[in-house]
Amino acid sequence: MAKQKKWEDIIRAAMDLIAKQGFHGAPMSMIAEKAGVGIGTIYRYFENRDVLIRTIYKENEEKLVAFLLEKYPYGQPVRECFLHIGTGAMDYFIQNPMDFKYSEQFHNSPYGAVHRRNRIFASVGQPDIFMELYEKGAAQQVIKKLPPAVFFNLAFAPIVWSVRDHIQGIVQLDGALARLIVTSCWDSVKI
Amino acid sequence: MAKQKKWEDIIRAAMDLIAKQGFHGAPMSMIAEKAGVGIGTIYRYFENRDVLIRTIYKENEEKLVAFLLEKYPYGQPVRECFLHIGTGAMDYFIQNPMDFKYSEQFHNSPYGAVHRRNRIFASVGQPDIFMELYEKGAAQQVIKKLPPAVFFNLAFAPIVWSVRDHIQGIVQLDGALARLIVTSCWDSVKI
Amino acid sequence: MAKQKKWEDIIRAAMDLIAKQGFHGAPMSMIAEKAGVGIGTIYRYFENRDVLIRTIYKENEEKLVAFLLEKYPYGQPVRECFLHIGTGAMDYFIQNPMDFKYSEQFHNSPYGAVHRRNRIFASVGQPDIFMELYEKGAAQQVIKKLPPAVFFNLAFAPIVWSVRDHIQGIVQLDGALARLIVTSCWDSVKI
Amino acid sequence: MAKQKKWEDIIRAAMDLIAKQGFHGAPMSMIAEKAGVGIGTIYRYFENRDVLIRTIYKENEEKLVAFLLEKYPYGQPVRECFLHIGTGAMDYFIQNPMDFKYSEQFHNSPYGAVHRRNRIFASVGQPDIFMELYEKGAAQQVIKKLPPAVFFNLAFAPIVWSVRDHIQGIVQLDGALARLIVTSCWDSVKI
DNA sequence: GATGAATGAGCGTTCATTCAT
DNA sequence: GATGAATGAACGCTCATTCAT
Repeated sequence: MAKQKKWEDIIRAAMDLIAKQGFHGAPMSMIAEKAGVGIGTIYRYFENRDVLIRTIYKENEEKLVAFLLEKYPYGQPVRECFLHIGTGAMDYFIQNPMDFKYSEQFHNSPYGAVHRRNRIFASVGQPDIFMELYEKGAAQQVIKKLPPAVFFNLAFAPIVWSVRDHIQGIVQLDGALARLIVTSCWDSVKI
Repeated sequence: MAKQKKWEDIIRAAMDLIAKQGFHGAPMSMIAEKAGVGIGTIYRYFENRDVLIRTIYKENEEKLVAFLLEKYPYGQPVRECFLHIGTGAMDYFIQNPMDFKYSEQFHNSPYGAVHRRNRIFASVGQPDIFMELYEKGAAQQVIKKLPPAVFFNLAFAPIVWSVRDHIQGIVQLDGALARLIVTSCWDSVKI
Repeated sequence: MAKQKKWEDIIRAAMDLIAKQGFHGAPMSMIAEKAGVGIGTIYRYFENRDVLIRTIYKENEEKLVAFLLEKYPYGQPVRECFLHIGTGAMDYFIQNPMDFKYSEQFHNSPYGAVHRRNRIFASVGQPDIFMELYEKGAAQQVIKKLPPAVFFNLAFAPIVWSVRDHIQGIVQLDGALARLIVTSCWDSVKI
Repeated sequence: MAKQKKWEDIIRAAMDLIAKQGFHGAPMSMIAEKAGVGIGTIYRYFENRDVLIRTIYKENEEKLVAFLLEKYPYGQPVRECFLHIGTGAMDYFIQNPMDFKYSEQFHNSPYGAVHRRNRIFASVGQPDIFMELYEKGAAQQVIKKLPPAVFFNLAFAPIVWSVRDHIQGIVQLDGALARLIVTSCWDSVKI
């Protein structure tokens, strides 16, 4: 629908600009120009700057969750599921570096304060596959006894940092190295 | 030296403000007021805002390195040294949450872009204990074959994220849990 | 006529909004919404915002004049006519506080500048009952020798201000007090 | 003092602009330009636009009160005092038409809403000469039995409106006519 | 005729930096 | 050396008006 066209143009322009230059480097006027619309037009689609920024984040999150759930190995062993999420997230972000960079900007800003309390994969109305994984792993005693937040950190912090380094050109992640990182994360949480 | 006095006042005021309220919540005028100096005075000690911010970061880094080197177990096995750095860093940041928060603000901002390319422990004119560790571990074949950056991420990302969660009140880190996290990180990099 | 319907809806919506919230609180979009028409539709009926605002004023003025002329005591003594106009205007505005408030907003704004030069009762194509009154009073030497504008001010300024106070709840005007005010005005202009 | 210089420049520029063109016709940028200062400078002297506008009003009010009290006929009959205030106010505003116009703009705006509830001559820390007059007149039974607000309206509304007409060139007020207006106002309130 | 999406000039305000004292 | 008054570019946002449908 033509209606969505400008909405998407604005989202894309804003995401790009914020991902590349941070929130400071993306004033509304610049977003409008890049999106090819008037400044006022942005405010027809988004109540204000904050809403725009939060909407982009939600969109990105939903796309990632959808991607991860697409081929999710339901019913398979905990390790299998863990590797799926880890490698899936790495693949996704490497394919969509703007999404990753935007997410980084978002989380380290006043906007991200609320979200940090939630799990990255927890989305409204959907089962939280990550918490499921944690509970199943704990029940089957295949993972160490850790608070969920710590489990999450051990499992994903190295992945996120490595993706960041890859996008910044500090390391070159290929499939083998990505898999090695994810299995190493597994090594840190498995019993 | 009286000269140093104001220099330190400014550093401390700026670090506190930025740690607590972010870069946005710390305009030069507010820093000056909190430091008890005139606005213009800041510019006598620091060329501009960027220089001030980067100087604070470097200062913090050096203090951390000094702390870690204080009781560094030179000559001990790689694992020993690894655990020293990991638990030391956690202790340090838990004791100095302002330093940690400042660091977080710094890294996720245009200022942090350059520094991300360097290792956190690489400091001018000092031996880089972390790179030493990596090389020794690799030579002795006690750690996996990984690019240094990835090794660093596996080793420290969960620590940093866990400290962040602790400071934000999401988890409660005590000595035992801290040690468990560090040994888990070791599990992920050891062969 | 259907054409008139929307015209009136717009007039009423705009008058209400402006009376209650002032010109600032009545953007065209809000007027359109309250009137139940599209924004663009307003511009089919009124060339622009200024024309709309001036048209409302003229409408209100005509309604007031019509009300005052309805039972006008033609041929009666000057004092009689004076009291009719004074008490009539007070009654009218107390019954129609929106008209009054709109008028107040209008007069104290760039829009009112032109109109202040005209007499409130002077309307195109109608006999100006007020000027008639003034001339008759002067000819019969029952009122002081004053410029018409001053006569008008002595006669009506206290009425307008008192109605304003009444609408704002500062005084409570009943029939007796209203009549007392009007006769007091007469006291100030009579010889 | 040089300090006051810019403060006064800003006050004067803002008052002039607002008096002549209304609040809409006096954006901060225009005030700054007319005052010969940078936009930011205004905010060193006044917290924000509202404070500037209210400060100007208070300044004007104080100047008027001071003028009226200067030769106030303390102890003289009520009528004497009444005439002093009435003719004094007229003289003052005719001499200072910008003050008058500013006051008009102020009173008919959101800013004036609060002030309308107070008497124009009531100022903090000073005896309210007008209320005194009202009470003395009532006690001595030389004025009609009226609510204070109505008394005020009968006494001053014609004066204010006539000054406005004079400033707008609709009438020419000389000393004799001014006095005639004030005595006419007295006629309307005296028993 | 009726609509409302699109526009951008213009608003009030902030704050890093300068420079006369 | 120390100061802080002065600056103005830049920000987020509003709203009267237009014009393609």
